[in-house]
Amino acid sequence: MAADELSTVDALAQLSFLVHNTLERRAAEQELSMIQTRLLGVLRDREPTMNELAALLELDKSSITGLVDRAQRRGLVERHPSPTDRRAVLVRLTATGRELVTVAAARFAGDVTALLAGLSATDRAALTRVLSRVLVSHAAEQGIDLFPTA
Amino acid sequence: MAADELSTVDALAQLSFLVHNTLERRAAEQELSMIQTRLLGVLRDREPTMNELAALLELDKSSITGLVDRAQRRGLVERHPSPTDRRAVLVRLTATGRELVTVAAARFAGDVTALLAGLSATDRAALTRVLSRVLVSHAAEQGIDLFPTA
DNA sequence: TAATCTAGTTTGTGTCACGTACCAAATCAA
DNA sequence: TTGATTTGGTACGTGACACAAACTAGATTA
Repeated sequence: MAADELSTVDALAQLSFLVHNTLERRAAEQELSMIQTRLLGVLRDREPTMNELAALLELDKSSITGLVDRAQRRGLVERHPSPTDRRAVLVRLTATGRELVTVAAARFAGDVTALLAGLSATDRAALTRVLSRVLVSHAAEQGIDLFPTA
Repeated sequence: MAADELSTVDALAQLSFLVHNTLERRAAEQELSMIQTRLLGVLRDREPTMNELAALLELDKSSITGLVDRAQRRGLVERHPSPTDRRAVLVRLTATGRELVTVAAARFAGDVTALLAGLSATDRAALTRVLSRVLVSHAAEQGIDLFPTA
């Protein structure tokens, strides 16, 4: 290892905290916690039941109740009855909620782009290629195909 | 962008969550929360006051009181009076605390190594080089030298 | 010495996690 | 069809953790 390089483990750990904190900061600008942000994030292209939300966010269903309660109180999401199952409740973004998550996501993307601004085009391409390889093979091990042909 | 590659922003975000979750899982094996783990982590090579801890972890000092309380109740850290300031309290790891954080850190390092196992030596070296460059230049922008000559 | 900082704790509020208990609707079995 | 079970969701209690404000004791300095 070169004297001016971090170990790979340290580098990945530090990068993880850096990206995580960046996202947290952008979320906080919209008065969103990390978990609220994840909630709004998954709702961008879905309208799940409470139960499905629990699976998506890997939380207990009783945690989802409070999470959705607080978001609903702020007018970010709304509950409405499932047309097919009278026990079930569907959750979807309101216009306000969509606005918030869109702004936060755009700013976060800008942060990441800025973080990589110092890299040469070659290095950036190499980074993307290697990271994609890592993520795709990790996803495959979990039985998830990141690029479904559907 | 190639059809089987994620965008750079997505790749970094996903990787960040993956690494973060890995660390969280290893911490949970020792019944440690993320923040408890960070506490034990910084105590590995320091014996700070409560106030210094607040700065290191970027938390309010009133949050530190409870954090150290809970860790102390579990026998992971201990408080002892500062020899130079009778108001101040120094916090240090117990043998039990050191054991826990050492095990978690080793397992986490193993996870990261496994995650990168599919890469060629060339790719792994490229990843480390590019990430180090990103982190070092980001730290420099914050006025932090990751490699002090001291 | 009096006025003022500083270190740390206490108290109160809010978010968010979990488990348990519970209700109502849906489904399965006899 | 009835009765039992499963499933979707909520209510409640507990605990970790964040913050702010008020407080105590010790240090500083004017």
